[in-house]
Amino acid sequence: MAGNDVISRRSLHGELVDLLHDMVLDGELRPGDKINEQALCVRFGVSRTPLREALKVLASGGLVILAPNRGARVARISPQEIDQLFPIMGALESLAGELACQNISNADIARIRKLHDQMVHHYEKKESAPYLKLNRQIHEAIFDAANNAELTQLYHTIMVRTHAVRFTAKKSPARWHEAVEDHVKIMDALEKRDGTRLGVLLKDHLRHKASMVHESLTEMSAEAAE
Amino acid sequence: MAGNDVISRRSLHGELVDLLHDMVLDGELRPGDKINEQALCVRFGVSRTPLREALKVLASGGLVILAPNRGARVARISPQEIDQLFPIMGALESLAGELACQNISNADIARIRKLHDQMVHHYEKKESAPYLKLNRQIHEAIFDAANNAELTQLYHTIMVRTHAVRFTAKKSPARWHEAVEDHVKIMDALEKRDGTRLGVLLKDHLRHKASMVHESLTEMSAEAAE
DNA sequence: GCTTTGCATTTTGCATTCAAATTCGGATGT
DNA sequence: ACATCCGAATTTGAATGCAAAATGCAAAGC
Repeated sequence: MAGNDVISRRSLHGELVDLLHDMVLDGELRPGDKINEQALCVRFGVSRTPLREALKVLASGGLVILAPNRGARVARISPQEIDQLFPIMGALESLAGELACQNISNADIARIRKLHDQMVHHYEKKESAPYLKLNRQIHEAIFDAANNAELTQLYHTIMVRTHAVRFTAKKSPARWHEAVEDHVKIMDALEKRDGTRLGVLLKDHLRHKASMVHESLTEMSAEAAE
Repeated sequence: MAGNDVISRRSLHGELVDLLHDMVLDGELRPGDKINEQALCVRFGVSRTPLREALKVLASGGLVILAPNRGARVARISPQEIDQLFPIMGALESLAGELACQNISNADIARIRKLHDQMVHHYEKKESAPYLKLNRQIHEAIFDAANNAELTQLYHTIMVRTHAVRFTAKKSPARWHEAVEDHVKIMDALEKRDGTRLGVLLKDHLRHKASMVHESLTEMSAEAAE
């Protein structure tokens, strides 16, 4: 979707969608935060019209909540939403895995294997940040291999909605181990191009992730008062 | 103090999103049609601002295409998009089927059985319109039983994008027969609450549907010049 | 005859403006 | 002291205004 033609003639509201998007992802705007139109307008040097258009778009994607006459807030994510969204992400990743197995080249498998080995290496050294980065790259690579832009974009919009878990989710050692084990199996199925199995594994992997996040989220919400 | 929603205080742009949505679904706005802002403004008696907001939202959902400085058009659907979207719908319906089997009551199964039998009856009489209506109701009922609002909504937005096929798609007798056979199996799996099998069947069903639409779409685009 | 050029009209993108709703602070009454 | 009410200030929702871009069309050039 980064379709920049030679002459990048993007619209202002489009830029703003990305900008706000990034602000939410970077944690500059936290879930539940009020979004002050005027403040953002002066910050970005635009008028309210395009900003409001961007907010409507983000709201339709579920990233912000618009309360009539009360303005916009960054959406919070509830345990119920986690329960609903993760199975969806599971289904989509599962599909991505199946499709990837149909298309992927040996070179791309080798590339993912490399990412995988590096990731495991970081796991063994308990280096969380580079682990997470490689993890993301692996999943991205699978989606790339699936060669279905609509699928990739859809997955991305949903995943963004779960961004909030980053502020709470902390992998327990057991969960982390589980995740790595999942990935070993995933890598194996991918190398065998066993799409069906890869699909199941990815769905399971997401289910584990959901459990992890759900645990961590309920536990956190217990101690964090509003 | 949360229950003030008795008075539906919807925003204008929200109304317009639905309105335009319906216009596209009803075929009043056909794929490829230019959307004239001013004309719609006078028609709905609103100013351009909320209308434009609505267009941005619809564009983010893929139902309309915005070309910078060139306005909005109702999105066309290409065979490639069909190829990308139908597997996604398949994955989502498959998930819906699996979830439905976990939750569904006997009463709901009986209700769906009734719809199914009616639908088959209409198939035998080759009554296309009531067949399609019952078909839709069955799929809706499965999503309802899945009890995942996010999933239902997501499916709906994607399905809407494929609305265009209504103008071209014509079931061949063979394809129609295939679809009914799929449904017989689907009904069976549902009554046995065999989620895994139902999931596979629904995925297959969508794959068949995709083939059908794809055939019909390429064939039509061959004879229809721009 | 066909394409290209220049200009008027229309359409689009965004800023500004205005009215309605909400929020906040303090005064009032119990 | 506490809750309630009132009004100013802020904030939101939508209409209007205005400049830039695109479109349509007629005349000029090849």
